[in-house]
Amino acid sequence: MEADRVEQSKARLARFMARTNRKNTRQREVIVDVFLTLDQHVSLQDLLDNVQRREPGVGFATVYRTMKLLVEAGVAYERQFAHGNTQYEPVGRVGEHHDHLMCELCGLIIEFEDPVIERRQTEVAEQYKMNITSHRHEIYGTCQDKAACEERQAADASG
Amino acid sequence: MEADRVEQSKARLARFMARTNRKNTRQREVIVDVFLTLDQHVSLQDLLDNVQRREPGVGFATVYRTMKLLVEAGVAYERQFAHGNTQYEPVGRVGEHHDHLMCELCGLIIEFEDPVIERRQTEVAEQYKMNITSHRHEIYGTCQDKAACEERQAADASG
DNA sequence: CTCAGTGCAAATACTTTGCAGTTCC
DNA sequence: GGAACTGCAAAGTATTTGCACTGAG
Repeated sequence: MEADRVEQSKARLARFMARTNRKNTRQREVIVDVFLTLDQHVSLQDLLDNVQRREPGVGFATVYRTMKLLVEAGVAYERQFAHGNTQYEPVGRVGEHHDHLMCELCGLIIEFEDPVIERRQTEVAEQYKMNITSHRHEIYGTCQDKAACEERQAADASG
Repeated sequence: MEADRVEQSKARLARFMARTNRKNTRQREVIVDVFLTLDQHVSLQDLLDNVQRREPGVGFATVYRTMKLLVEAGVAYERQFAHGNTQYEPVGRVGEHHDHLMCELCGLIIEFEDPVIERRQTEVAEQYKMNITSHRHEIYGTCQDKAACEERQAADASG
């Protein structure tokens, strides 16, 4: 459940902080709190705005450095979108270790995890002398069930 | 085959140029030529370097604007990698779906295509009743060859 | 001719870093 | 007290854009 995920990330982060000799500060606490309870990805600016609502005076650089920390600690993902639009999202948010299968028409997103692919990835990485830290795998296509697909498209358009 | 792909892209581009009232210039011709015959993705800077080898004096802005044109015309893909690393690659390049293996430290990008993963993807999609149109698969990690990796990081920092 | 294209250099838009003062342990 | 952290402002990067000049049609 949700709360677990947040707790788990906090625990993981705490271990990381201790291990790497970091200190706890009020600012970080707020940033981490705001960030982990997100159910959306955010840009640094978005995050800063949210944080300042709770703790005015926090600077951009602090949010920036804290997020680098979270990425390093493995509790945040950094994703690059077009035009210098970098966004962060909590690791472990629904669907974490899953790859995605997406319908380009109705927007349906199916999560999957395939052991054959997972294992093969490791082998490929090994072949190229790389150690894997994470991956992202998205398959785009269209639903075979036209009826259901169109129904979802209609629902989408109206909703 | 290769030549076909280049010809097809050129034809498509020509139609686009005519339709949108664009002119042909020596610079564009060189840029398009260099770009389309690539079998790798390139950054604007890489592309500029290659172009200048054949036509010195071409400016960055021209390459920039030409690439936007190619993307609009549908003959180039723009991909965002980490740290403001934008790369372009020809649409319809052999295989079309090349997956990527990336080093998070030095920025090395290796392309791979693995038949096992490719086949398995199709099976997974079938299992979920989807028809695949494309996919994106990126594996992030770090180089096992520390020396080479650090050298690239240094080159990156200085260059 | 005229309007799109070019090269340069300046302006953006983010990201990252240096520093002096502050806080945590 | 000392190392880590913070906020600010300056420095970097990568991308875009304004402009006067050039060249294609």
